[in-house]
Amino acid sequence: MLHDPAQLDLMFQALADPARRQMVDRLSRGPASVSQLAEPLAMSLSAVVQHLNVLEASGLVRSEKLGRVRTCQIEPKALRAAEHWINERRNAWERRLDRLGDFLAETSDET
Amino acid sequence: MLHDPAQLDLMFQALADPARRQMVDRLSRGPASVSQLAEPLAMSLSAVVQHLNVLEASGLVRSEKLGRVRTCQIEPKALRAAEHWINERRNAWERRLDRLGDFLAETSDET
DNA sequence: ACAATAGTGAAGTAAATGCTTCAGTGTTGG
DNA sequence: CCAACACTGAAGCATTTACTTCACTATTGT
Repeated sequence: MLHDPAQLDLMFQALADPARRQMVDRLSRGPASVSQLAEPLAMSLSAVVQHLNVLEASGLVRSEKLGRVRTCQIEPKALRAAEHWINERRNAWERRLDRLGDFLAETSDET
Repeated sequence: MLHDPAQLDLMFQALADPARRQMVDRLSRGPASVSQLAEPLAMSLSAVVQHLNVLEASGLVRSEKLGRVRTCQIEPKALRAAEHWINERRNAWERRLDRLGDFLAETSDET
């Protein structure tokens, strides 16, 4: 389910914006309210809420409202899915290069 | 240089599109020409070239033209940069949870 | 009770994205 | 030489994105 292409779209899309990455960065140091997330960002609170919606839709962030304050947290499982996709491709490529290296090393043993 | 926010924008943005991820996936199995990249995709060659430009601008893919065929390759360094960003945030979050777990375990030693 | 707080929702807008088609350019096999 | 091949580039177009402002709804501290 976490390898669903559409889910990966949403995730990478979510991480493509610097404001959203900053929000994730903030949340990686601990939970925060919407206003706390908004504080370092040079944009309206409305804009921040919209970014938050993107992050929640992507599964990267979860939030809960208690009274009038909504508290947000990272969902590390989602981050792991993105990491996993990248890791697989990078590994495939690097294994290929290794095999190629081995091949070249072998075939140059024409002494 | 690889931690430049603008560069990360381009990278995650590049990975946000399923067609582009498919291209990266193909390239992770070895170099390919533009037409080879285009072959499994249900879109015009022009569109594929545009996706390729996005991938090259992001640093994820490098290409070189010999005669009339352009050969594309993955740039694993770039993939590593994206992976690194994610990894740092996830680790920060998980360390936090661990510390919190320790704290809770300790303070419940009120026997 | 009431003002301040914390967030929500709906428009509206400018710019960016993901295509398309069509008209090229340089390369190469026969 | 010339037709097929492998792109390349520009223009156009529909949709999505990243905001804005403004009006509004709950909560809460005093």
